[in-house]
Amino acid sequence: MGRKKLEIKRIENKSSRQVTFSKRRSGLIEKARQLSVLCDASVALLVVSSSGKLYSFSSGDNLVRILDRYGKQHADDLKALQDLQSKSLSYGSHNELLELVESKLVESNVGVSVDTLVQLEGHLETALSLTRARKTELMLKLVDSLKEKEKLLEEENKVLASQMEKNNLAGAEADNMEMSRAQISDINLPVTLPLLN
Amino acid sequence: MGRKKLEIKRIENKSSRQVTFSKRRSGLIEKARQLSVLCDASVALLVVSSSGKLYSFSSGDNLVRILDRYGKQHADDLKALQDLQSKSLSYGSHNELLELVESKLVESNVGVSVDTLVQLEGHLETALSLTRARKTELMLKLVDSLKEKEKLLEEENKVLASQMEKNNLAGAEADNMEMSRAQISDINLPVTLPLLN
DNA sequence: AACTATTTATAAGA
DNA sequence: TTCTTATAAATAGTT
Repeated sequence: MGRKKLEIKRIENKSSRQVTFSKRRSGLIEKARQLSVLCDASVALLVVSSSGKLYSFSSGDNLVRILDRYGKQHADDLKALQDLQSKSLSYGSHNELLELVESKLVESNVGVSVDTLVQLEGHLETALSLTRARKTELMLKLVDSLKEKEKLLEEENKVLASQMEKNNLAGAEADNMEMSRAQISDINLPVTLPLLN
Repeated sequence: MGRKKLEIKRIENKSSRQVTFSKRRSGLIEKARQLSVLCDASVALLVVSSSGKLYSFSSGDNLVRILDRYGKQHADDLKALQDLQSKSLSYGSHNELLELVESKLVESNVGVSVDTLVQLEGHLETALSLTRARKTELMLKLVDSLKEKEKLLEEENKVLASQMEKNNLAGAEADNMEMSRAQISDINLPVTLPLLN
């Protein structure tokens, strides 16, 4: 609806893309508002520019309050995540979490405060963080054991090298190197840890 | 944009409200699509009719995949979950998950069926699994690099051992072992991978 | 679902 | 950015 028909594909020129974004974004939000008013519908609209800025519209008080938290949420998210991860809170099983989520959702369907939803969001973050933390712990153990093995191999190398030197300087009867080899191969690592659950 | 100018207030006549809802809803969704394509923006749009039916649009594969599965049943979710888990699909940021969850909560707060809530439960499982999968992928890479290093060290051992044997059998002028040592120490692994995010 | 008279949105230009 | 304006698009009322 302008001087020329515009093909619907990514606008390559950066500045006209920016201008079009600005115009169409406000147009879209206005349309969303009109739809919600005219037809008594609930509408939530989120627009994030390629540069990361957030714009939103939502009908109804609850929607507004929740959606408008998006901006702040976005920024605070990383910090909150790190905090949660550093404390190793005990938390129930995955199933327990899902049960919690479900019960909260049932409540919210009946009509519960925004605060409750905020709490649920927090629980999900916690659960996610703890899940990550547990996985990390397991894999760090694996990594540690591999490093341990590496260390032993390096020591073996040193022993072998120094023995070679000795043999070169002295005579020629070195034979106890086979023992250290056997010791090394005793280290059997749990290479098939449950990595994929 | 019609035969008459329409005041923006609730349309009282039920059937024309229904018709207008249908027309404007599809128009709005198309506009949302265009904005996302033209300006390379992320857009999520949720519309709930006064009778409770949900319509949505979202740009980006991740959101689309999850949101557009709306109509399907919980039974499909588990299968989908397994599929997603076996393929190590890339998944958006933690924030994206939270946005999705929040969107779903917004919907449920507005008044949506229990089925929808059950679906959300499935979606959370999916999101959790994908998060796990990404972490696993990263750590498997670390493990692989450590195993690689281990392998090289073992080969070095073999070389040293066989050289010792040669030296013992033959004379006493072995000295090129220092070279293989130097080669090994060139392998610098990224031991400080981002394990804790 | 179509049609079409109008209104609205907006592309390009200033 | 903001405004202007020619033109494309959306849609209200009609069939």
